[in-house]
Amino acid sequence: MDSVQLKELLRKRNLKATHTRLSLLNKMHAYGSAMSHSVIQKQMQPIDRVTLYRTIESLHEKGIIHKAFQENNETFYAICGSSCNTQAHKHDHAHFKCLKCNTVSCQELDETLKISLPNYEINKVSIHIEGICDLCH
Amino acid sequence: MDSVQLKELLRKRNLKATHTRLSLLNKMHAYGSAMSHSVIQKQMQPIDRVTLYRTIESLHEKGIIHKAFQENNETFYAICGSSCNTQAHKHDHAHFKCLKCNTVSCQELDETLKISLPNYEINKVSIHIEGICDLCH
DNA sequence: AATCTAAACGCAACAATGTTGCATTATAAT
DNA sequence: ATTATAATGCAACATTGTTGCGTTTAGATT
Ligand SMILES: [Mn+2]
Ligand SMILES: [Mn+2]
Ligand SMILES: [Zn+2]
Ligand SMILES: [Zn+2]
Repeated sequence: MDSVQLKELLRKRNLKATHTRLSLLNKMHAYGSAMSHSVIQKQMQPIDRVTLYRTIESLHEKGIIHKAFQENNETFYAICGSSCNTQAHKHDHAHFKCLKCNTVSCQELDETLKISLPNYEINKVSIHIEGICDLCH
Repeated sequence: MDSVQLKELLRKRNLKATHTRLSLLNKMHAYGSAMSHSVIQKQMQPIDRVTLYRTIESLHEKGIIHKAFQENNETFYAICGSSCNTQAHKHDHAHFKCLKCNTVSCQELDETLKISLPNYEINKVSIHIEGICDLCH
């Protein structure tokens, strides 16, 4: 996605196309897998920490990025697909963390998981998988 | 599980049966659902924060409790079943968070999820579900 | 192109969470 | 009872996340 398209996307979601947002989205696209907050911060420096938190929050809120993984106070973020928008995040994919290279990636699953909990209302299901990725195997 | 059994369990896992550990395990048993760190801390006071972190860590390490849920820097812990031990945590159940009462609970699923990622090695799968529980529905 | 306004930014200050080192105390074996 | 080791409490520190506020920027309007 080039700079023009990104600007369009941001404005469509009622966000100003600021340097910070464009820079972050470009880096996330280039990265290939989900980025941890600390990696984002390194790549974005010298940015103010607070501004970064607020930038991430705004993109998250508008369905442009999503939290892919969280462990040991490290949150990983990934770009959302076309199914997400300002109204809601709709992810039916899983998130995989490789224990060797520590990469976190989004994984489309062949079979969609059907969960039945009688008398429960299910709004969201997240699947976290840990193991060894194809490249490290 | 009474105090004598708990002491046995702790010693079987090479942990000393200290007041802190017994107290925490009793509270977790009594609580009925997964406890958040902050709730644990309130119920355990006046305990030193560091001691609490180390107590939780030791019980987690030995397969006596497990992390059931994590979000917004709030970790929820639950007692492990008989399938966990010093060697490994083996959970095939899911974790449910009710968005009304904020309760986190362990849920056995009828169908076991079959995940196939070619050329990946899968060590652990966690399923997080959010919605409204039976009591709040 | 200049003007204007709400959104975004940078900074300071704070709060919460988690970690490390070390002296003291408790557990449980001898 | 004695003793070795594990656990505890405290201080100090590091990391992570939040709030308020004055300044700057995006982008709409004139
Ligand atoms: Mn994803
Ligand atoms: Mn559980
Ligand atoms: Zn890998
Ligand atoms: Zn509920």
